[in-house]
Amino acid sequence: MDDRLDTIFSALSDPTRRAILARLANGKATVAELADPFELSQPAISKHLKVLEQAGLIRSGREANSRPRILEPAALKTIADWVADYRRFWDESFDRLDDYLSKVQGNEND
Amino acid sequence: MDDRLDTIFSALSDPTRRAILARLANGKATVAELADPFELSQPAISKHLKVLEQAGLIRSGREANSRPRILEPAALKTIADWVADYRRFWDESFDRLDDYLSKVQGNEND
DNA sequence: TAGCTATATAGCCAATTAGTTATATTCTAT
DNA sequence: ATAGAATATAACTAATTGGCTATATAGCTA
Repeated sequence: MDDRLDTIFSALSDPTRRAILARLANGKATVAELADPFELSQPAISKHLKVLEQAGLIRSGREANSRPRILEPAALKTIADWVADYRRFWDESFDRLDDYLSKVQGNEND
Repeated sequence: MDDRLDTIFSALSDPTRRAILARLANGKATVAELADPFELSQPAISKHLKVLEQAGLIRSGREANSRPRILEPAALKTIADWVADYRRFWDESFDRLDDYLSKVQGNEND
């Protein structure tokens, strides 16, 4: 699991890659579409996509001639879960609120 | 802000540095204390601490002969806020729940 | 089959990183 | 003032990274 965190955090440490994720939050996109906003070569974008895919942040599809990418949320949740362990340090009401929510959420999901 | 995210994510991509943060979650610690669990040289630890400090994840104190480090939660919150934008992708009930919580939390804080 | 489009891979280079050992700095205590 | 303890900095090295250009691969279309 430590390895997975390494890879995910590392993938997220690049602004180009985060921008690609943000784009994919609007739905799947081809490599060409993802490359368009940047002044980088196509191979550079392909490399970034490979890094994102190896981190499990995106997946590749197959559609006619192109290989559209889609967001893979699980890896992002891994990060969210990791950072949530520190939430009490910035959110003083965390403990009270967290207890409360676990009950509330149970009801909500019925 | 993009720069800050780069630096924070990059700092978090190393398991030694995450372990140091986990240790600091239990309270302040000296460099020697932080170095103790690892088979790394003291300068290596000092380097990791510098990376964490430049990312704003920790701060250095001053106490007699030593320079104890403490956790700095704001940088972690920055990450939590960033990843929260993607929460709807893994948590289907996010929208409903989020609306609900904003009311609940308001009451809680009274 | 030939050519076009979309994407991936290879090979190269410069910058960055994570580690090392050796040394410097800064307090504390004698 | 001197010695020791805690930590930082310097100088070096090997590995990794992010970019490039050139080229290969795969599918579509004529």
